[in-house]
Amino acid sequence: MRKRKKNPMRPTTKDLAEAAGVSLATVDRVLNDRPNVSKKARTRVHDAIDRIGFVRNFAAVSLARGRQHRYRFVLPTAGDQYMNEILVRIDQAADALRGDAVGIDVVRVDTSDPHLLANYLASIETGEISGLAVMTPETPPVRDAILRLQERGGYVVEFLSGRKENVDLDFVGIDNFAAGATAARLLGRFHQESTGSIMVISATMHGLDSIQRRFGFDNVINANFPHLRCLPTLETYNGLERAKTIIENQFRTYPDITAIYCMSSEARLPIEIANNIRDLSDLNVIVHERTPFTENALKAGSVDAVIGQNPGHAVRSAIRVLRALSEGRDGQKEQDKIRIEILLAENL
Amino acid sequence: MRKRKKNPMRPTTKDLAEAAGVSLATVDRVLNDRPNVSKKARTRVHDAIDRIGFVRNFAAVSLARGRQHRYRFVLPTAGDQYMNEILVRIDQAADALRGDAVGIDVVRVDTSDPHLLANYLASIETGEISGLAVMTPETPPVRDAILRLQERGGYVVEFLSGRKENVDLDFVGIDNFAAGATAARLLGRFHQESTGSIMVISATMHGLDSIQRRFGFDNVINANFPHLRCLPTLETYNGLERAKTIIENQFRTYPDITAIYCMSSEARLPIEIANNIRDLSDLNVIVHERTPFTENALKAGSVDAVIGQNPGHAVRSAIRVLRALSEGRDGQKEQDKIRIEILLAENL
DNA sequence: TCTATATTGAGGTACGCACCTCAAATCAAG
DNA sequence: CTTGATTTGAGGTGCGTACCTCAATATAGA
Repeated sequence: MRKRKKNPMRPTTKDLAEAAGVSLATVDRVLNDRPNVSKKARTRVHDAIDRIGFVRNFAAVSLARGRQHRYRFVLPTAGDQYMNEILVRIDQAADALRGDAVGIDVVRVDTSDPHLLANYLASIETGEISGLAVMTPETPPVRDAILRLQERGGYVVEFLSGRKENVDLDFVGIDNFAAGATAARLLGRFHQESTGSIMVISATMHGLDSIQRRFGFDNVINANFPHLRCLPTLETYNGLERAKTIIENQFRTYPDITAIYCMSSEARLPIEIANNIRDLSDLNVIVHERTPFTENALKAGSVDAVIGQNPGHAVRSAIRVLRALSEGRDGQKEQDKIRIEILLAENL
Repeated sequence: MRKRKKNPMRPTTKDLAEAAGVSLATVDRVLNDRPNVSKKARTRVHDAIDRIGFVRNFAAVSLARGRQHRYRFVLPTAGDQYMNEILVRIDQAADALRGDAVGIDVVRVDTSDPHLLANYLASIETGEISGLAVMTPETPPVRDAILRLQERGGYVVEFLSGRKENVDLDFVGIDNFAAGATAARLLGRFHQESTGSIMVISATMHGLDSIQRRFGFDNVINANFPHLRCLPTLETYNGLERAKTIIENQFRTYPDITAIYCMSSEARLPIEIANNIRDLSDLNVIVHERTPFTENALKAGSVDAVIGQNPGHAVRSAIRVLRALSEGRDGQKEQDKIRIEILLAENL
């Protein structure tokens, strides 16, 4: 005699059909945008949806469709600790979604050769992969390959890589102008000396992200902290020897360096080098991305602040966007915006 | 001739039964922890699960169970803009989950009378509500009521309210010691004058959160910035006149005030008052929680930094925890930790 | 009016699992 | 070995939707 069903008994498609005065088949046609439905019928169904507050039961939809969704992250082969964080988060997300008929995998491509990546993208079967999250510098061949993939019906988001202006390509990541500006504001406010030069380091200035960060950084420093001077960007190209040389040189050339801004996502190489030359606790140092290295550096005092884009959020966000595109759920814009995090030793 | 089914065809309970060498009924008994299963059978099934990599299909489970879940947020009647943010986020989350057989509602209780809240908690039918997120100060009657609710089978999380040490009560919110420490570090680093006093304001020091923030704040200031002095906490009790009086008084009594730390989640009242007395752009001001007011104050320069706990994250996190408890999914600890955000004008 | 086409309805199967019943098999204790 | 209790199996139903087929009806054009 116990009630066997859930209390408020939500309306089903059957109720909808009844309320709209049409058959189940027509309701199905409307709900799934099938052809051969009169405008009148469509309207009646939509009205009924509003009237009785019909909401599709996702579980039933998912079960009936029975589709597997496979999303793929395309990441560079290069990378150090931050890349590792990302990989870990992808794994975690994959675990969590396994029960939801969602599969996630990772492919690593040498992005230093744009054609390699372009070829890879061209080779993708849109039937096999429901969506792609691509982390790559912005080169014309890659851009073209992505566009063609989209034309073939593939869903693509740019993942943590510099956002370009034009296209209708979804982007998951932070606003890099703002990130640079945030670093600058923090550095300016932290800076106690009356004057000084700022060493700016990047792996490369080829990526749009570095360019934008630098731009945002300079803007804020020049406008608000005119007693500070931004030095030309040092590009390490991820090479130990090269990094050593140029960093040493700049310290020698500019004895008034009081601060360092490291724009790359992998801060370990340059910061370790700089720390061997100068005691970084005496300098104002700001770097990007939380990694085991930057975390320890924060605690040790050699780094003063970390600007982060949470890799876990970014990964989940990319997946949500791709699901929204390929499964037709509606994306939650608000939730999917990646925040620019500021990390000090106290709020790790 | 097209393939009708998803490619890798994940194993179903039927496959599991076959692999384990038992019947579907036994598999069902094991999966759902039903009684009358021999240890041997249980083991065989679990082994088979690992062996063939069986993962329950959530959609099918949800459909077959057909349960509605109803979660309730219990919030104080008091509150200004931050409370409003929370309410908005709850609405959004409710919308997003409507298709997943999850209902969310809000009940507001006057938490100034602990017995009122305790009575309300006592009146809750654990059958009607699958889980409760409670935002309330920590008083013994409330604590007892929560414990008794748990004994009756109710699931409860503490929501943004001060964490206590002892209980096995899930908590969603930030570490308030760390939040205070973060504010202190930021204030100390921003502070350019060689000495000064810090005005510390709270709505009340009755909540554990304020106490912890104050503690974390003082610790860091005293240890790292001995040239700064933390003044006694001003408690406004959310009263306009009272706030005016005590803030004016303290400005008069301590002419060397160079900074303000506002610990309450609703910063508008005290900061507006202080801004009428002194030009806050000349002071170092740190407040809690992102609201329309604090956002504008950041942009205008009257506030230097905002320490935030993202209400959207908090709401979704609370819901995830409750779902994990009541539906038996496994919670994602990592994702559910609420970060202490630092907001400047640049990273809004 | 007749025809060709567009639209609708009726009814069925399948998705993977929960949950139920009843009978059969196994086990433990006397 | 008997008895009673415990454990197992077989089989069925239903969850809400997608997707399919075929026949029936409505509509438009000539």
